[in-house]
Formats: sequence, structure tokens, C-alpha cells
Amino acid sequence: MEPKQRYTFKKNEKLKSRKAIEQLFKEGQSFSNFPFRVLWKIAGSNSNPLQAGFAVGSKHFKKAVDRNRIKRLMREAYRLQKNELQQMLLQQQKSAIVFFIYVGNELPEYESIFKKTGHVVSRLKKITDENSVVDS
RNA sequence: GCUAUCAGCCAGGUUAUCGUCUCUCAGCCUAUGGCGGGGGGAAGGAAAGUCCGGACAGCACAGAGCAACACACCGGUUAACAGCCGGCUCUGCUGUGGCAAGUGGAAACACCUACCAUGGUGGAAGAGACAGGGCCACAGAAAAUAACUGCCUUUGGUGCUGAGGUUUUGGAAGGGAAACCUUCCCUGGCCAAGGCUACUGCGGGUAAAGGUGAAAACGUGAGGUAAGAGCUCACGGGUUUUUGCAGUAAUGCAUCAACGGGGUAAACCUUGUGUGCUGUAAUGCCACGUAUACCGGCGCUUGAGGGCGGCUCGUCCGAUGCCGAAGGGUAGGCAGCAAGAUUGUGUUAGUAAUAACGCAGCCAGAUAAAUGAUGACCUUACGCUCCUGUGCUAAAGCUACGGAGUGUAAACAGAAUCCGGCUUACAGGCUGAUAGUUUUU
RNA sequence: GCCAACUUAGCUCAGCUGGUAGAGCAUUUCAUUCGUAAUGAAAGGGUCGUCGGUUCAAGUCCGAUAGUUGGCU
Repeated sequence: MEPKQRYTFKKNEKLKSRKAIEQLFKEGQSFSNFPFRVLWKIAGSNSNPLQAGFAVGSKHFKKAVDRNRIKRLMREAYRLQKNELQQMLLQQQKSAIVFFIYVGNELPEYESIFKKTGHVVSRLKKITDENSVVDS
């Protein structure tokens, strides 16, 4: 019996370590896909194959309510679309840390966030494939 | 019913699917971990600003003095406060009533402001300006123990007047021989006591008048005086004080006496009262790791340095010590941390803030930071379309109510140690009070 | 989380102890030049971030509020 597909986003899938984040900002690579800027880093096998974090600059959105809402929307869109990437990483014996930064100036709709996140995830999948060639 | 103001309360709801954090219960596995499952809970009235006040923790058991800061009518309330409640005084706005003056009117009377009384509703950083110095632009005589103009006056000078004195010329009368003498008159000169509504120097008195200004030395009237003045008196108003009465008190009313030299303390200051400082990223513990190395300086009981706000003192710690330069490591976990000045509700006391007691409940705890996404229905407001009935109309049509469908909108805003306040933001709704207005009775 | 500082002309800044807000650059006009620049002369431009209070009078003193910037760990 095939296990049911679950869309989760638990604690261990979140990027929480201060050290890891600093490393990511220092050494990681990045690309932009408006309204996001994405930092990523691929590493060897790990118990947590994929960890992600989200941020909104307080310069763009002064009110905490708006920042929270954008982060929630981003998290929701990511949760529903990251499963394939996670599977890929598991198969290829790799781990990745990803960080999303919202750089837009206006409060977005959920639909547009969902679509853009889809683009980002597919691009990340492509990157993972390419990197495997280089690594091996 | 509508509008305005004030006060209080609420802050969209139900459900499906997929998720997040946490507590708890039992279970399984490859067991310091992981997995899925059941059950409970999961933002606010402001969680915000960080403006006050506490709890709690550390620094000496938190000490002394100065400095600094805060507060400032009275009483109550509280863990505490710059908060809150009640009162007092002053004051803004407003309603009603009275009424000098003024306006209109032939008159009756009406209108209406100053003022008074009273009601409502706001505001007050509301101690002290005889403790002290400072400042008060421009204008104005003067901005604070004032004296410029003016008014009055002593005295000196000048001017005018001038009783009187003296003298020149001339005339008249008398005496005389004459020279001349005497008297009177006219004219001119000189001296001059005194007087003056004149001018002026010096000194004194005075604060009534003086175009200014935000502010001008209690106001009006009379007496009084050299001229004047609270100098005196009457009326009015103010400040301080004595006594009596009312009140816990601030204070009010009456009374006796004194005073009259402004404003500014939200500029310095004085008086009284209070405050030690730093903040949960405090603080304690565990784990991991490096460099107690090297270089320069200071010091080792005659002591460097430190004990977290500025200085002085006091006191305590202090030698594997302190400072600097360069460099290295860590940035994980647990406690603090969720049962409390607690929440809901009721009773009693109190005008109230609030307090006491009873009953019931346990109600966020994240840490790159949880409470979300999507759909459906309901609620409220507005727009559009349709329907049928009522009203107007001959009809078309129009408007309102009702029903259905559809679309849009539903605020301000997100816990980060916790409480009590304050301030600010806020769609819409509900309740109460007061005032105005309209309709009906 | 905690704590500071700043906001004045289009720009960069002065303005002390309350008394008619100024400088430099920029802008406009005129002169100079064949013309431009430079130079010289003149002019305009400010609710002193916003609201309230104290005072006769507030850019200045006090309170609130908005925005900007910085620091601590």
C-alpha cells in the first residue's frame, strides 16, 4: 500500500541555526526571481535533506502584521510544492538549505506567490541536477 | 425619530480540506532519537508607543554626603504611581433668570451687552515672585526702592513795576542890594525796600496729568494741601492676618486688624516630599571548544585594578591579577517561563475609585520567531439586475418597502518576563446620560 | 527587548541665555561677451516635521505625536 502524500512543514524542516544562516549568507549562491531573492547551498548527505527559511525586510514593510502575513503566504506556498525537491535530494544523497527573501514593495496575493514559488522550486531542482554532475 | 458631546461594552460567526506551535495520554520501532494516533489550549483593546509605577533578579545586608531627577490644592484609593475616585479654588463655553447703561418705541414694553445668581459641560505643571539675584525686545518720561516734561517752592540772577531818596535843566512864588537861599510844579537821569500772572540757574517737595505698551505703581467721588498724594474719609474691589461658626481638610461665611512696590519659577532658584543603579538578551546551571600561549605596560599586602549612574567618603574583593595590541574559540541546551496584586460570576461595604468574602475555572509560551491558506454558508453596509404586491399615473414610467440573484467592502493592528495605569491608532455595532430640533398626545 | 540623537529655503547647514530667521551652493533677471562659462549687481523663495500648552511674545521652554538615523546585547 502506497503511503499517502503529506504536505508538512515541521520544525526540523525549518532553517533555525544561526550559524547555518550566517554561513549561507557568506558562502551560499543566489538568484532572483521577482518578487523573491533566493539563497541556496548544496551539501552532502544529512538527516534533514531540505531546510528552508523565510524573511521580509522591515524596510519594505514597517508593520509586523504585514511581514507576518507575507511570511505565512510564502511558507504555505512552499509547503505545498517542495515535496518533489525533497525526494530528489533524498535519492541523490544530498542536502540543501534555502532562504527566501521577499523584496517586493506591495502586499501580494496568494495566487501570485504560489506561482512564483513554483518557478523557484523547479529552478532549484534544475540546480540540484547540475550540481550533482559537478560534485561527482 | 434625528443630530452633537461624553461615558461604558463588543471587536464578525459556523463549517470542510490541508497545515503550524505547545501540554498531556497511551502505543509502535532500527530507542539519549523517530513515527503516526486520541484529547486540551493557542494574540489585543490597544499585544503598539516605551511615557510613568511596581513585582522579580543581580550588584555589599544597598551605606553616608553632595550632585542629579521627579512630584507639588485637600481627602481617599492602591503593592505602587505623574494613574484613578470624590471634593475645593480659579477659569473657558453654554442654558435659564435678574438688571444699571445703551438702542428702538408716543407709551406699555421689547432687544441686548457688562455685571450678578443659578444649572450643565470641559480645562488647570493648582507650593513660593516681601529668601535671593537675573530678564522684560520695540514703543514710552519711566519696565522697578523711577523722576524726563509738568506742578509747587527756598535762594541767586535778569526783566517789569516801584513807596521813597537824590540830582540836572526849565518855570513859578517868596526872601534878598546882589551872589544866592527856601518852597512848589514840569521834564530827564541815577539809587532803591518791596511787589510780579514774566524768564532763568542751583537745591528741595510731589507722584494728580503725560500720545506708548502685553503690562504703568488699587478704582470713583469728596475733603485736604504751597502743589500734591490712601494723606484722610465714603463706597467698591484685592492680599495677608485675628477670632467665631461649618467642614477630617483644602476651603467657605461672618468679624477684627494691617497692607498697597507689576510680570516671569513650563529660565535660575527656594521650601517640602520621594528616588541607589542596571535590566529577563537580568540571573543561575549544563554541554562543547580555544591560547592560563606570545608581545608591551602596571602591580603582588607600603597592593594594580574591580565591586555596572556623576563625584567624594566608607566598606568589600583582590595575585593561576589587571590593562593594551594582535589573534583564536563559542554563539547550543535547561531553568528563569506561565497559579497570578489571576479570570469569570455573585453578595456585602462605600457617593465612587476600590476592598472583603463565596462559588466556578486554569486560559499562548514562540526563539530566523507558531495561531495560517483555500472553499462554502450566514451577518452588516453599498451598488447592479430581476420578480411580484402596494402608492402616484389613462399608460409608459417613477419612487419606497419586501423577496431572490450577483459583485464589492468589513477597521486599527501581532504576544516575546509579568502586572497596574497613561498616550496614540481604529470599520462598524450596542447601551446609557445630557443638550438641541422635529412630529404626535 | 532596551537606550540615545536629529527634523529650519530646491540642497548642505548656522541660529547661544525667548524679542522682526540667516550663510554657501542652486534658481530668475540685468550687466559684461560675437556667444557660452567665469565674474559683478539685484531679486524671489520659509506656517522652522505636526498638534497642543506656558508666556505680552516660542525656531528656541514644556508635553504629546509622526518620520529619519545610530548604539547596546
